[in-house]
Amino acid sequence: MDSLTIAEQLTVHGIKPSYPRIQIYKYLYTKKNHPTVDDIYNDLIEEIPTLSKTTVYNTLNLFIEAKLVKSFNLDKNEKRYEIIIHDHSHFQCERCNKIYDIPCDDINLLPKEYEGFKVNEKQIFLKGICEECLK
Amino acid sequence: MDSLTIAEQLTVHGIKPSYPRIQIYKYLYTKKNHPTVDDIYNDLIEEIPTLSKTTVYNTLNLFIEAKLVKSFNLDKNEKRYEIIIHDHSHFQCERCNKIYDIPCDDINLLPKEYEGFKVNEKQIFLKGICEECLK
DNA sequence: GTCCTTGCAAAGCGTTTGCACAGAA
DNA sequence: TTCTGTGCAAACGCTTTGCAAGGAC
Repeated sequence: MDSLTIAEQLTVHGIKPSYPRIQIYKYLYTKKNHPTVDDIYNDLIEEIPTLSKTTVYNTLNLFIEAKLVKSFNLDKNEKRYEIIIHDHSHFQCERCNKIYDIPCDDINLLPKEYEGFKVNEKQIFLKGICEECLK
Repeated sequence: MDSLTIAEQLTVHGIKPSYPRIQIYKYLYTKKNHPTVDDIYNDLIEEIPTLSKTTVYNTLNLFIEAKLVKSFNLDKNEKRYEIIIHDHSHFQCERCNKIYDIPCDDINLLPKEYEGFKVNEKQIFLKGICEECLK
């Protein structure tokens, strides 16, 4: 967690570090899976018995506004969330459903004809079979 | 539309070419935008006054099963649909919201460490400002 | 006391399902 | 007649909103 505690990290971004917020951030930071709201809720409800999904939604949207977290959609109409780190693609295995983060740092995706376009954000989703499942 | 009519195209894929199905396919084929169900419904309701959204959903899911059409999610929880053609990325302008198709034929997105993975499908979403809006 | 976080309940919205009618073969 | 496409209405699932109670400062 760099040299800052999670609470400090949140404060720096103008977010008051309440207990649920810290736990949700820690969850995203340490698990590094790509959870849905349900995943987060179900995993944290043991530790925070009073937690509600509303709070999970509120908190995630707060994090998104602060650009700490981003959301994306796989094919289902259900958002997934992750801490914003370096650029990477997502590879979802069609067999085991695991989502892999694949580095994709300096790939230029714009052909010459589109040189005039300014890219602020890129998201790459791959589907197929992962190495494990191919064995 | 190649050498086949739309009706023939559907029949080849095992789909009985009813009037709504032909119109929906034609819509996707000729407009080449990336419509939501609402877009399709609102644009076709004039021509097919009895059309229902259920039929749009049914038809699109039928097309997807026949691998004629694919759906994808931008950030909103709302599916967009398009005819399956050659591989391409989507670039959405954050200013005018237009979605551009960007060719991305032979880009290899897997670094060496992931050589063992088999990619069946790739989806690339870019966001930024398009050339028009930058002027 | 004031401000803000939390969480229940309800609403909202995109999508799917149940089912009955109608039209095609 | 049998099969299948269509479309209304209801159900469903994820997300947001309204609002009131409780806590932090």
